[in-house]
Amino acid sequence: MKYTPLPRSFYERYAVDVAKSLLGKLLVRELEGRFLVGKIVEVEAYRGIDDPASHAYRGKTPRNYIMWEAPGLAYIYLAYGVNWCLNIVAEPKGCPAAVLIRALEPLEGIEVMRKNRGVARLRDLTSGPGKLTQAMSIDSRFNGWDLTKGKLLYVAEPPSLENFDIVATRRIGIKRGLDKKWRFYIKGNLFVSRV
DNA sequence: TGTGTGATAGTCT
DNA sequence: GACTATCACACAT
Repeated sequence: MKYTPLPRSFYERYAVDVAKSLLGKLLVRELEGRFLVGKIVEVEAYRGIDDPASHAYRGKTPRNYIMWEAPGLAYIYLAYGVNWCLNIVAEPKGCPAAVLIRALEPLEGIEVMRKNRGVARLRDLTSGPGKLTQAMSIDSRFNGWDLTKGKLLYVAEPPSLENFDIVATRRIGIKRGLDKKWRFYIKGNLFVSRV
């Protein structure tokens, strides 16, 4: 195995802390024998009954039940009928919470991502939640996928740690829960969806 | 370089 | 029947 997946304990914490800790980590997708790798540069935290912007706010449904499952699972839903969005379940099982992966910096398999996206500009490859799932060929087949197994789709520690500043802002595309600054991104990174 | 708007379909009321 | 954790394109600047 080329990359080592983060353990379940990493995700079994307060979702806001998990979100911040995910910045700088690698999202790894094995596709047809090739590695597609991107550095996570933008995330958002969503919780449960104290967060009106969260899918979990109004209780468990057939769509959102994964948020109540074990930390480290993938929760994937369709946004606006066109874009798949990738979340990672956080906090102990039974406590609904998740972290939305909003943007990546492409590191490996860039030509495959370009083909999947059908765009030429490097900066448009993975600079948004719907864009990165398209670039990495992630859809509802991965709903409930265990990201700690280290197969096909997982999150891994980067080979070397670099220093960066974290910016906290309001979350994007929501109308409720605007008081919470639970969107985090790497300051100055070119692939953040918007500053 | 930025703002406005239509497409699109699953989900819940 | 309304709403939505988005994207891409047009158009103006």
